[in-house]
Amino acid sequence: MRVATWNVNSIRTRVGRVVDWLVREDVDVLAMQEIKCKPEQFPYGPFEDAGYEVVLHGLNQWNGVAIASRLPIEDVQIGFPDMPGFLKGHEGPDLPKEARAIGATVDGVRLWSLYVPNGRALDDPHYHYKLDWLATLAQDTRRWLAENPHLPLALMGDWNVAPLDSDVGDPSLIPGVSTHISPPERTAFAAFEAAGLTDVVRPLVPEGYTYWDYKQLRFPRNEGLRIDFIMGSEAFADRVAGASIHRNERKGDAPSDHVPVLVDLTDAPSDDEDEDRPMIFG
DNA sequence: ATGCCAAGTTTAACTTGA
Repeated sequence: MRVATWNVNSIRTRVGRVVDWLVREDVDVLAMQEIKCKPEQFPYGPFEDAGYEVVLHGLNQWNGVAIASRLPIEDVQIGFPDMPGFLKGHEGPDLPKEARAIGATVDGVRLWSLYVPNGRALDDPHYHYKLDWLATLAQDTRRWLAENPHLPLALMGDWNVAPLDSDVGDPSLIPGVSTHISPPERTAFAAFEAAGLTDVVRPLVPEGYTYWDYKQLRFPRNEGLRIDFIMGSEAFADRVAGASIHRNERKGDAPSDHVPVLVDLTDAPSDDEDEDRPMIFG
């Protein structure tokens, strides 16, 4: 099963490119972020014509996440438990929730499409929202894996964090000033590794960015960021047979500022092939 | 300090974005 994530930056603008890529790359499941539309505005037609079912969560012109799949989609979940909300100029525990997370199960694999809040600035309330949002998701991840240690789980999306200095090629990001590279954000990201997830792409694709700003010739100069990740549980990571970052999708007419990230999964192991558990004969 | 680009809506000037 081929599974990918892509911040499409408006699906209505990008639907042709996205579906062409899905078909060309033989992708089974795509997690999308920043679809920037409500359900009634989503361009289902081209996806259905290509054989994809789509589930989505979109509230307005901002954010919005979706999962498209050629295989049956089960157990769709909008948001994760206790996900924080945000409303500019307001504080408190009961702010409206944004369209930043959708989960679904495909062929026994639990998948999430995630659009982590940007943070905006280190002294902005949005930054604290970002850290709270990540901490809550990490807590839920710990619980999901505690309840089911063998669950093939992947959190896929635009994390808006560059975990390593080598993930930062954009010179406008300044240590101590900019979001995406601050120690608290990197600590919040590392909590997912402590929860039992690993970046399943980096071992296979150690180099490369996934985002380049539209401004300042960032792509021609290759001044990008690596901020789109597929974080898999042990049972997921054990099935990853290949990975790729599709840099060419930043080229040509009307690209998104992000490119797709893809992994190839082997089939689920049958019980008698599972070496982690004792085999019982007779 | 500002615009650099691109998306949305409020279609003209605003917000958002990383």
